[in-house]
Amino acid sequence: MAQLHVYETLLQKCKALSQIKQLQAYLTVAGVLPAVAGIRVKLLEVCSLAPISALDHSQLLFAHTSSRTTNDYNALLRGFAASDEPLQALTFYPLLLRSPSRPDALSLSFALKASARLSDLPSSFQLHSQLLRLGFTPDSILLTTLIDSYAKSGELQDAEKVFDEMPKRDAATWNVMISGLVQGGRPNDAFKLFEQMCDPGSPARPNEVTVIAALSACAQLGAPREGAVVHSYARAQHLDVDVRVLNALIDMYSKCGCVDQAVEVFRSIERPTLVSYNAMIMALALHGHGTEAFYLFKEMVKPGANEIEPDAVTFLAVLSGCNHAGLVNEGLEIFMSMKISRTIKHYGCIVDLLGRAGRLSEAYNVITSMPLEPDIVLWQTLLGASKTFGDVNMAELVSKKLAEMGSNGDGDYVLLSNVYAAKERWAEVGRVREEMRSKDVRKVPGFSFVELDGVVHKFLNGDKGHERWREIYRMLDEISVKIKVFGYVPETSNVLHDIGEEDKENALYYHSEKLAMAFGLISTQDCETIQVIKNLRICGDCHLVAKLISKAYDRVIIVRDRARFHRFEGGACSCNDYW
DNA sequence: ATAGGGTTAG
Repeated sequence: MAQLHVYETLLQKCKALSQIKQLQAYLTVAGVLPAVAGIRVKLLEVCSLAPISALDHSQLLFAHTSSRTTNDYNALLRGFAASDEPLQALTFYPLLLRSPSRPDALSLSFALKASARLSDLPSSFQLHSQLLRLGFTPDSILLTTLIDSYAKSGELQDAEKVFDEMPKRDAATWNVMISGLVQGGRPNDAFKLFEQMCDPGSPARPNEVTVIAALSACAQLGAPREGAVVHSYARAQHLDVDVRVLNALIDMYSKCGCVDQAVEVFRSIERPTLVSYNAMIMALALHGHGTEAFYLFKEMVKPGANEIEPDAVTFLAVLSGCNHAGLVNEGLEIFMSMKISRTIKHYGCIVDLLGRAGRLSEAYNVITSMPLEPDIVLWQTLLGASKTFGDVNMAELVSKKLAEMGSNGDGDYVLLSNVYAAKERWAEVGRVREEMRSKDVRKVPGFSFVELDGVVHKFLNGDKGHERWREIYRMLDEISVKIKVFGYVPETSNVLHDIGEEDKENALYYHSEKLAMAFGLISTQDCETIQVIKNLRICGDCHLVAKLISKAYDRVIIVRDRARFHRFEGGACSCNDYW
């Protein structure tokens, strides 16, 4: 009889279920299966994991095994946890608890993986208590998995508690904690942890994964200075030879408003991967360089040695680039050329593309004839376009659809009301506002922030909470005098309420981004770029004011809004007023 | 009967 490890090697080499079955038949006839536990478990593992992933077959095998070991269970658990239905791992796990076998560290590890992928907090709690009862607390790999599971379930406090109480933490432990904080919306704390890890006294040294997570924190913060710190650290430690680190750098620079640096990093990559292209196309799209995004896409898919197959993310990136640059035909061409299946987001891009171009009925037809169920966001996109083009009929039609779908987003009401307001149909404006009041829908407050020497200065509309608010308002007055010379006329059509023109001007006057820009002007040097981050989309009036400030004060202003960047210089914006 | 299991950019 052949050595057992030969069978293992053969099993390992199987690329299809048919090959597995042949081998299985042979092993059964030879009397190896199901008797030899090692081979049986190996067979289960190979069946359960990629590239075979035949979990049905694994379950059959498992059902025909009479004396099961923990490892038999683990092989299946592992497969379930990695499958696209991780819930199966959590329903299977109790069978192990009720069997004569005991769960070991691996069983817990796979179950925790499943609860992480499902963001299922209750099972993370349960598995944590079992981990304690079974005495696995000295197992730092298992605790790392537990931290990850807590973090991915949104329970950062417990993740931190486990992290803090661990006697020994290696780089991976720090990494799960840092990326957990990033994904949980606490990029500041993530960055602090990265700094701690960089300290010469720290027992764990940051690696590629750490740097990627730290860069993602900086991207989320829109903090180019911190990003540059991470970049120099990566360079010093020679971690920037890893293409994933370079890709994270592209993303960080682009989200921090520095497209040029993002381009520089992209150009330095010898063999850009799919993700490199995606990050770069996305960066160009974000900054309104739609034509460049389009050509980079063309370059990427050009037949030849470096040809790369675009995926769903690529199409989203290039389509949004076309959107923000008004490249309607290019966008449609790309959409038509898609060979992979389209998601609702791709349709969203096309609706946006047509809508922005004023082709509202075509956009409507796309929504009603597409093979997917339209979602709220899709209709909201069309509602936004109806508002832009003042199409009352379309706005009413779409609002009705939205109401039917049970949407009660504040934006829907505000947009519809704005359509009416622009036509001075105040009765309807009042009706919409009354509906908002009765359903207790409130407008999400707009805010902007400016980061200065590591301190974040936040402004709400009409905010007087800042310690220098008097100076800020004085600066606003100065700005309004100065920009009138350049022909400023307030764009009051975006103001929701039926109030007098003068009050409307005042409502616009104190928009958070204006306060932020005024603060930027009084607190930075004459040549410095002012960076503002805003939670909503920038309004037309603020956009106009930003352009005029950039001219009147000879300043570069970069505004990152919800969807993209605007770079104002010399009286013009990088978006060419199309956004 | 051993080992196996953790982090990662668009």
